[in-house]
Amino acid sequence: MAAAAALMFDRGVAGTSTEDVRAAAGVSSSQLYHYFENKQQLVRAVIAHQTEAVLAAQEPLLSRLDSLPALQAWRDLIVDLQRQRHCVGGCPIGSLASELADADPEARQDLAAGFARWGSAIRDGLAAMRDRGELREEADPERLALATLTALQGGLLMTQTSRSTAPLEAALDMSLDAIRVMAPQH
Amino acid sequence: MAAAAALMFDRGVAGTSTEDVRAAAGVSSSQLYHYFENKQQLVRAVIAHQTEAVLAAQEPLLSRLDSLPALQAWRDLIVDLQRQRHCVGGCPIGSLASELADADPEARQDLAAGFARWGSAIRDGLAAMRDRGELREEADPERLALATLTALQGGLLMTQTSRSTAPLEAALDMSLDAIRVMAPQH
DNA sequence: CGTTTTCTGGATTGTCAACTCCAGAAGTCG
DNA sequence: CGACTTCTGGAGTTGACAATCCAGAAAACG
Repeated sequence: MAAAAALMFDRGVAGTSTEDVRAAAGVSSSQLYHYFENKQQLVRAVIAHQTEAVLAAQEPLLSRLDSLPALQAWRDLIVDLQRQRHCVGGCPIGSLASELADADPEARQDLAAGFARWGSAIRDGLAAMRDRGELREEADPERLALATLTALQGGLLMTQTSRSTAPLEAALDMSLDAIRVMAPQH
Repeated sequence: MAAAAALMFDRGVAGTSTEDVRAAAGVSSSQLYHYFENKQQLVRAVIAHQTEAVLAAQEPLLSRLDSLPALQAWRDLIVDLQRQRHCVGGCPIGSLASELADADPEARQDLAAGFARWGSAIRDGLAAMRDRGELREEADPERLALATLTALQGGLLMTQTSRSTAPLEAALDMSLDAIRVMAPQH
């Protein structure tokens, strides 16, 4: 399944055959169909796997996004990660979402749930800041988090297409500015 | 080719066979291969077609995004469009970008060029505002436009996945706020 | 230890995809 | 009108892909 996830990440779901997965994992096709009912179920397992992987890759920062420096560090981590990849490959979840959202309703729900978990992590940090008085009362953590995650997704897509981290940086910096503006001293 | 564009928009490039295109267009396969060297060239033609279609769909607003009300109207147009589609199908360019960026270098460049044209249109409006004194000198039209287009792309992807316009609205509103903040009276 | 269940390798099947071919129709041009 | 080029229909070829099948190897269990 890790083999499937890796292949589907850089060739897409449609571009990855069960034969490719079979070969990469060094198993026979009967094994594949013993553990996964069919390709669709394998894809759903890959979605679950990538969701965990993406969230884990942002730890320990992600669960402590409760200060401006932490947010900045998180932003830098993501930009660096894409730079290391030479802007090849977008977001493991986002790519799957784009390919599967309209084609596979169950996959769409899994992906939406993954995004929701991600967004919640960001929101919780912002909510903690607001509770601590580092953000004004009018600040809406839910909406700010949603806008930030959305900007991140767009940034990863545009970065992948243009082979430059500029869109990712512009979008994330705009998000962080939107959060900074909500600080009391502003 | 319009038939190909429509099919690829709602089934993806990989999910659309030349046979599907053939049938939808009501032509024979020899015609398809007479006018297009192979499927890849057909895809590139579809990219060009969709780029024009997307930019045209935003006119006349897009080429006059030089005031806050115009930007707001443009934002509303896009949100309404997605709502009419019941959040099915993302951005015709963005979807192709996600599917093809890493698989087809030539397609990637075409798509990047499409995004660049789109971004330029937004930037030109912002630059006009700055020249007219409606935005402060420190405002960076290029960067604001890039962040806005990026937020839009993320918004369309997240909206397609979650079947709600909330992410699109949150991201675009954040962009417009970032622009409003650059108005002189702020 | 013997029976039953689970697991595995590898060959196989049926389907569908991209692409080719050729014979003839339609259009072009002197 | 007649030679030539471009265009079109539809059958055909080739390869790849998802999925199946079955015989035998391991494990589990009483």
